[in-house]
Amino acid sequence: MKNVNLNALRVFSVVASHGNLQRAAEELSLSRGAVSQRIKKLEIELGVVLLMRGARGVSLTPEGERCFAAVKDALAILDTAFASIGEDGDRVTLHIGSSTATKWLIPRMDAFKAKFPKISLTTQIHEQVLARSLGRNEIAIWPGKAPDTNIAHGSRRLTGIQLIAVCSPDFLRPDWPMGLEMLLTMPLLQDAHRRWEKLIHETGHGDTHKLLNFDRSALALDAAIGGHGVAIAPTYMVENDLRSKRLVEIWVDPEASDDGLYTSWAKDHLGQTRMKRIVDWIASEFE
Amino acid sequence: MKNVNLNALRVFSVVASHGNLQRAAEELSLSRGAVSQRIKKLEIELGVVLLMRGARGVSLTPEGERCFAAVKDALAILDTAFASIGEDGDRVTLHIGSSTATKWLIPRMDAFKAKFPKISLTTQIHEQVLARSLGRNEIAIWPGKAPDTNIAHGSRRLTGIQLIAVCSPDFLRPDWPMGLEMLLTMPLLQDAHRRWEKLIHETGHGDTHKLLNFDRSALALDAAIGGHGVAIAPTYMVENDLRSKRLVEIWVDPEASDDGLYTSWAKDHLGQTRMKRIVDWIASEFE
DNA sequence: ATCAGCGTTTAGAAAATCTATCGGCTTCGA
DNA sequence: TCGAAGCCGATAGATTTTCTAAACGCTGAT
Repeated sequence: MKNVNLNALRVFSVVASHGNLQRAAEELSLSRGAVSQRIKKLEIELGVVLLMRGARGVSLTPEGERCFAAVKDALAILDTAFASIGEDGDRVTLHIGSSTATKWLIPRMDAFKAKFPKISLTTQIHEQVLARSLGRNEIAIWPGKAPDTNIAHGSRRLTGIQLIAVCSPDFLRPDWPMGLEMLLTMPLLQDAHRRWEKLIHETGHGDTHKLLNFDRSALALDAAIGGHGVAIAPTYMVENDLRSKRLVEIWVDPEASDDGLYTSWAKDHLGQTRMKRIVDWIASEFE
Repeated sequence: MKNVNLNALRVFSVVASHGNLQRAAEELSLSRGAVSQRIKKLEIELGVVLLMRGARGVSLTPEGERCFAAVKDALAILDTAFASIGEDGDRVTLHIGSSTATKWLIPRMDAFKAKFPKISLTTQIHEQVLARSLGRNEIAIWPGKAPDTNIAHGSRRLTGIQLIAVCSPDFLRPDWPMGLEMLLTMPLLQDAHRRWEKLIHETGHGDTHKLLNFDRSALALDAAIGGHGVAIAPTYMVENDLRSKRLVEIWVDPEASDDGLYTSWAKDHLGQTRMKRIVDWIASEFE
């Protein structure tokens, strides 16, 4: 393409619409001198005369008509694309792990909808931390050792990670509280963190062959609810099932974790009170 | 429209094409800092992240993909318009599918140049029918069920679609002619139309697990030329390879298709004898 | 550990864009 | 015929945008 100043095309388009540089200047919040200069320069770049100038305004030359038609089409394409890009109205995307979605978010969907009735929440499930920067209207919730290091992001610690062992209330077991040694002799359900396996190796008790492995924490927890054994998971992931008495807590991992759960969002979009309110709501649900 | 700097869109388009800011900067004769700043400012204006940055270049975010698609279309319209504006131009743009370009047009390029020595042909590859109207000096070739319905376009049917099965002359196979049942037991190569798969399901013969799938007809045909199996494609796409004995015809699909191949052009440019002559030439190459 | 290749940031220079002002032209009504 | 209104163009200088050069940081390969 000729090295045409595309911004000048927009100016030309407005002029062509009005048939009057003065009115076009008003619409563009420019002086009519600026508009005149812009069109003149564009004509030089394209090598054609676009406008017939007169005492009662301007009209398009045949080349100007063709240019105007093309620019209209092109700007319409861009207009449509940009109207929807990043602006999905009142839509917010939450990037979250699948188990956190299942065990933390889903039980709070009604609470979310009640508090934010006009916000459409899109949940995007990820198995790893997002590699890319967050865009407008995107929030992420992730376990990690530190807040988000991406300087374009705001970040906030939601909670520490405290692992507890849970099972179905009907699950046959010795009385509470229970020692670890005894605990490890029971059917154990673990996720990818493999905490039970580590404890078995550390203590020399229990049997790794009796472990049931799941690639999602939520699946291990659902198996526990089903009475298949004892699962171990972070408190924030089980508290809803505890409250509903689908699970009971039978052991607390004494080993402190330096992991935490964090939320992050795109900093650029300052003053977006609804993003701030959503982040505040998420944080409040972890208090 | 958002008050987006349209010149920055051109910068973005070049970056998106290269997947590398440094190379884009070179093409644009800018420093890479200038390019980086431009994209950053554009992202702020649009309110979205367009690029995922990395140590080995950049890739597009979903929003970046959408932006790139729109910008490409918009710039193509402008490019085409400006290429001819003010010129009693000798340039013609042909919009065509990639496989039709590879298998029908490329083998005829010398014939075209011989017949139209002063016309510069620009080939623009598309995977779908163009949504927009054709401009001056634009011709399109498309498969479909009817002529172009755009009232601004002229249109003409080039040929019906007759599918035939082809393979390399060296490909081991039973003697010609071959029954369909036998044919379907062979390694089969198909494109997005999935004709082999349909035949397998219709007849109960053959094995869908032995199909090799390609997203371009030309790729399936090239695999057939390479001796990897039997491809099925429209006659107009294979006839050149048949003539050059790179492929042989081993079966004709008895099922008639109501699809045809059509060409269309912009009606507005009446009296353009050279457009008429090009359209006539295209049609003659299908007789 | 080092290097190459990538992107980002910043200060200041260069270029583009704009404003304010002056001027000219055409058309219309008195 | 003259004056007014409404239009566009040119120019000097102010303002803003864009760019360069340099420095820096990160990632991946060796």
